[in-house]
Formats: sequence, structure tokens, C-alpha cells
Amino acid sequence: MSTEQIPDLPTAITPQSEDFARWYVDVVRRAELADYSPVKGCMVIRPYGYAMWELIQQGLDRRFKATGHVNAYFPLFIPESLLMREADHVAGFAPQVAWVTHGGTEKLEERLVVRPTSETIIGTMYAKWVQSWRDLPILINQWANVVRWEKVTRLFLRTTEFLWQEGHTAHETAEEAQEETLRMLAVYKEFAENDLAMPVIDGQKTDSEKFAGAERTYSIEGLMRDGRALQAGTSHNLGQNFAKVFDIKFQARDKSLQYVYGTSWGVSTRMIGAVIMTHGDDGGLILPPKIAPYQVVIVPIPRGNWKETVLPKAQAIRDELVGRGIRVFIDDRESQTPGWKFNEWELRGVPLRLEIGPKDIEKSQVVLARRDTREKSSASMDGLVAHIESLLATIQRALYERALQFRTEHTSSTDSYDEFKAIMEGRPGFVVSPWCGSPACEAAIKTETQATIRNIPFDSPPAAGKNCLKCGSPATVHAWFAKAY
RNA sequence: CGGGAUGUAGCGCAGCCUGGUAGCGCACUUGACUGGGGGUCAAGGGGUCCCGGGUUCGAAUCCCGGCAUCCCGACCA
Repeated sequence: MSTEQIPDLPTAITPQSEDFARWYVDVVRRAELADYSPVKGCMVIRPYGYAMWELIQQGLDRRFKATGHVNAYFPLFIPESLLMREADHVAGFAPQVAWVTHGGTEKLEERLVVRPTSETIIGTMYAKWVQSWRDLPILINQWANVVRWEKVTRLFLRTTEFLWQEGHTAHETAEEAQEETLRMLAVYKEFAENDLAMPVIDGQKTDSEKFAGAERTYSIEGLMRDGRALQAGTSHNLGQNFAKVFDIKFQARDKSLQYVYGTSWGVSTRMIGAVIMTHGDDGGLILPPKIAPYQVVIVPIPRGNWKETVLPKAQAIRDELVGRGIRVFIDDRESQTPGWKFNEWELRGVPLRLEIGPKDIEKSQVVLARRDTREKSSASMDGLVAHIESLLATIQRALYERALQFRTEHTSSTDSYDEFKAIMEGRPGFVVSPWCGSPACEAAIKTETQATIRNIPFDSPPAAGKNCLKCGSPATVHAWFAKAY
């Protein structure tokens, strides 16, 4: 079996090195993942992009169910008085909510907000549903859209309306709530690494970056190919904050009246943006097989009476692959040449392309082209399905390894602020540095370098004996800094 | 909300300085030949030149006002 490297060809896409932001938009639009809409700040998720979201949903939903959660649906509208109850929550979200003031022509007695997140409305319902410790825990997830009136929007990363899931749980004890918070963060990490092939740093957010109304916030953070970090998921331990405000009380085993301990956790369509920027190259999108709408695209080579010879063979292969649960598309359009299709499907990130023509049929083989390595090789028809299955698994693994290597190469550590500043100006990425825990130092670093603390990883090295990067006083932890989206 | 730029065919742009029939590339339609890395030829369709006002015989072009979008900063999944 011979292997050859596919030659580079110019695409309609701005190279990453020239302008990463533009590369990103070019890819999203040319790959037909999403498009701008006439509505300010809102995008249309096109079928190809939505198929990715459906695969992400399936992967996560299966994991949520496996950890005991069930799905439900709560209203899109939240009365003003509910949103306003929790002080920190109000301060965090009031500036960016959309208001509904009229129903038809009539002015509403009480304004409604379009949910920016659902802690308040769900908390209100939990107060009705919980009386006894026997009613706990409540483990509910919701797949929904939310609206946040952001000033700046970017396709998938930050739009006025976006799709997400939000889990909201209520527990008997603080320990249980903390376990749940960390359990779901671990689910996110495992999903990101296994299905998205995106290595992430899991850890705790600093106070200044934590969710409005939470006691503790945790996140997973990925590193994009331009060296900027992206928060890909968050999990919050709400303590008893919302329980006290919404009066979610239960009678405990010792007959006393107690407030529940809450958590909430979410990931959004932003994950699609994360995948694009973790794996993509100048040829366009590169999709991990597990979330690729088409894992294999078959391009039949139209020659002579190909419809009688090549096409049936391609269809037979397709049927066999589909029978094994592989997502396959035969691109038998006559309006495009094979070369055009090769480029198109590479641009759209399909992990594996299968070419089959008269020459292959003579030799009882096909040609396989990997998107990640851009290698082409021939493969025998015998055992083809098993070969493709193993290749897809190899690609999935290779993408993760490549992303992990990129992150390792773009992670440094320093105790010196001068060096820190130099790194942030030059080759960006994660920088691990000792920090005293003071919000003032954190804020000063952000102002001076644009870098923020992404989180404090669970496996962060001990900081005993170290001094804070910024102020020089004794450090309490090693924090992971980066410029972020 | 501050600083900068840009609005011309679906997309990317030229034309504007120096006013005179609205163009180019890609895409699209029809047909033929093609087809193993973005094919060739032929024939076509498509315009509120962002909006409003002004100057002028005549405005995409000059002047005034507005709006929108994008980029850079402060807020964010």
C-alpha cells in the first residue's frame, strides 16, 4: 500500500497566520456551518453546523442520563421580580437581558426578561417541589436557547441568542452539591477530550470570574490555535444562595428545616467554535470523527459508464459502512468535478474521503484520503469496513494528540513578571505563574497584559515558598493565565 | 459606550481624485465536450451604487445630514 502526500492548494480561506479571526469567519461560512442573519447579533445555524450540535447533544445527553439526570423544559420568559431577587445575579445579568414590555398592543403589568439563564425560574419551581429530604436530590437538565444582549458578537462564540444545556440540581448537603459540581465538570472534560478531541484544563475560577450568584465556579479551558484560551464549559456550586432567595426548603432527616444546596452547569454551541479553532488549518475545517456529520464522503470517479460500474460499487460500500453505524455521504453530483469535490470536503472537514473509480475496481481497491494528515493511500476492498473503522479511531486519537502537543508547546511557566509580559506579547498560550490570591493583582495583570486567570487547575503545582508574580508577596496557588476569548 | 475604517449584483472587489451608457472575478442559468486535486468553450440572467437632502443640464462620483456593518479597546458561554 503506497502513501502519498496531498499537495497544498490555494483555498478561498484567509490563512490562519495572516488573520486568525478572518480565517475563522471564512471557515464557518464556507463550510456552511452558520451564516449571519438580518437580526443584529443573531446567527443562523445551517444544517451542517446543526448536525454537529445534534451530535454534541447526543454525546452529552447520554452522559447526563448515565449520571442520573433527566430532561425538562422551563419557560423562556422570566418575570422581572424573579430575576431581581438574588443581588449578585441581578448585578451580573441585568445589563445584558432583553426585555419584553408589551403583549400585542397592551403594556404588561410586569415586564418579562427573555432568560439569560434559568436559575431564578427553576429555583422558583424547585421551591414548590421540595418539601422533604425524600424529594432530593433533584437532577434536571434543560436543552434551551438563551439571550444575552452582548455588545460584540462572533459566530458560535458570542451571539445574542445561543443554544445550550443548563443543568440545575438541588441537594441535601453541601458535600453532595460539591460532588455534583465536580462530577459534571468531569463529564464535560471527558466529553471534550474523547468526543471533541480537545484537551482541556479543569480547575476553579477566581472570585472575579465566577458566575453571578455562585459560591464557586469551575471551568474547562481549551487552547485555540492562535494561542488564546476558550472557556468551553462551566459548573457552579451555588451553595444555598438561590435556595435562601427562592425559599427552597425541606424537612431534614433530623426534623429540622433546611435550605437545599444547588448547582448549575452548562455548555453551549460555543463548543462548535472550540472544535473549529482547536483542529482547523489553512485548508479549512478538520472535524473529529465523533462529531463529524459525515465521517466518510465517497467520491465516485465519473468515467465512461460509471453509473453502471462505479456507482453501484460505491453504494454497496456506503450501505456496508452505514450498517456499521458510520455516517457516509456519496457525492455523485455530476455538476462538479472530482477535484472540486476533494477540495470542498476537505474544506468542510470530513475526516476520511473514499475515492473509487474504474482503475480501483479493476484492482479491487479504493483510495482513502485522511483530512488530518492529508495522506492518500490505497486500500483493498477486502476488510475495507474494518480498516475504515480503525482509521476513524486513529484520526480521532491523532487529533487529540496533536492538540495536546500544541498545548504543551504553548504552555510555559514563569515567576517573573517581566518574562510573563514578554510571553504575552510574543508567542501566546497558557502561562503558569504563582499568584497571591488578591483580586487587585489579578486586575492589574489583566489591564497591563490582557491576560486573565483562566482557572486554578486541580493538579496545579504547590505554591509554597513562591511569591506572587505581580506583587511579590507569598503566593497561595499557581494560576493558569492566558488571553481569552 | 470611546478610537479607526468601510458601505457598488449572492460573495469578493474596481470605478469616485478629474461628474457624462454601472464594470471585473467567482458564483448562478442553458447546452456541448469533459471528469483520479477547485475543467473548457459558447450563449445568458441578475443593480434602490446604504438612506435622505443639496449643487448641477447631468451625481455611484462633489457637498451636508443620517443609518448600518466591520476592526481595535471596556462587559461576556
